[in-house]
Amino acid sequence: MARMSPEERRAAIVAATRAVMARRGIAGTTVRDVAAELGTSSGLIHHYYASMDDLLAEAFEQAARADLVEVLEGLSQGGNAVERLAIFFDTYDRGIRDGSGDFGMQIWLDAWAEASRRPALRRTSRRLNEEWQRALADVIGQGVDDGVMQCDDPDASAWRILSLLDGLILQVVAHGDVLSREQADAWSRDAAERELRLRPGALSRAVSVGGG
Amino acid sequence: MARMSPEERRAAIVAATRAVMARRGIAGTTVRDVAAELGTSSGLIHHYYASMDDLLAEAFEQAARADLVEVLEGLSQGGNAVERLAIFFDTYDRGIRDGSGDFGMQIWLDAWAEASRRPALRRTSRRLNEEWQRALADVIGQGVDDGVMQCDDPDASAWRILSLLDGLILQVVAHGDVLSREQADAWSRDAAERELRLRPGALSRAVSVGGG
DNA sequence: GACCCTATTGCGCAGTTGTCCAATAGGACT
DNA sequence: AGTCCTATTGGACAACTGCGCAATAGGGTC
Repeated sequence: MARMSPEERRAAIVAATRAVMARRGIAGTTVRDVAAELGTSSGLIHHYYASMDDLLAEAFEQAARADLVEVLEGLSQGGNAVERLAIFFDTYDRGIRDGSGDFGMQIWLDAWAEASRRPALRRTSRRLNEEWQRALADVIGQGVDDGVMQCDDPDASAWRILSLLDGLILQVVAHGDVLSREQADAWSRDAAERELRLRPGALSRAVSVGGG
Repeated sequence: MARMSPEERRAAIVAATRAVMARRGIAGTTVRDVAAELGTSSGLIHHYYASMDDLLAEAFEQAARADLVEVLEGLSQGGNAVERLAIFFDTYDRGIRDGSGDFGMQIWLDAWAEASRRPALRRTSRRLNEEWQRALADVIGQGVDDGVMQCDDPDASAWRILSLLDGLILQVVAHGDVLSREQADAWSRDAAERELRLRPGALSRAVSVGGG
């Protein structure tokens, strides 16, 4: 295949890995699959990535970070705490649950399950998870400071809300037809309103564009 | 190894499979692992189970149902709605999160991740999931009827609480040291109290034995 | 003890997988 | 054109996996 600079090649390898991952899941992504997608030999992959674990972690990191960055950008636009929290949920739903990128929800389940077997993937998954938590806890902290939200421990509330979001992903992916995405979206907002002592509907009403 | 009747042998094979699954996860359970655990040859397993998929599905079903049955038995002892809800959380924590049985939390992640690819496993997983939901919704319905709990939709509240429990399993298993089991246990109760408009501490105080 | 049924063995097979490495080829510079 | 660096090749390798089969051994019955 055509020669590339190391930077270009590494990027191409990760892109191909993401494509295969989206199709076959993390556990089903092999060196040979990536090589075929890339149109090169399998040896080339190991010339740039020491192990398959490293490559999978890198590909997962890039794909997952895209969603996180989208949320962080939304939050950085400012506004009051309730508006920002509504933006958080909106962007989360669009980016992750609707799978706007190359990244289906299934990948999250794979990442969580594989984390126990692949050290690099576990580290990546945990780091991203903590960034999500920090972003959400920040918004909650603002709301508490402004007196529009009530909770004893913004960190704990953020963990609870994130755990619920993860659990809802689970329900939607693994048990499909018993829970629709729309229901999951609405329920997560309801639970957040209750968790933070907001008035019912505060989160869904705060965003008027595009919604219902 | 000692000769056994087909029924005994099948039961022994499933028991050994459950033991290995608890240690290595579903994806990490191989024929040879089970044979070693059982103390027999690997050929014997295939003499009783047509495929490894069948064996894994059977073992998962039995192990998962054991936890559900434990909770159902606890609930059947009666009591008022708050007491029964406390029993639900207690038994859940002990059975699933503490892994008092042979059933590690990792198995749930594996099962959920594999559900999209393995039809038999998906059916089993979804059926059990619905039974969990029904059990919890039943308790909540009782609480609403008795006027000690408030929620618009017991079914939806049950789904939310179960999703949170699933999400917390996720956090504990996949991201280990950022969230302890004790915290997860306490947070799930806090969230349930908020979801059902119980007074704070109602669930943790309802059980005095063993707790703190 | 001889017989027979079958539970059990243990190795072989074909297919994976990740990893490694000597050989090759592409392209920039003299 | 010749030289050299390195990106790339493609197959070998060992360790796996699920699976199948001819051979074996264990324990009842006569």
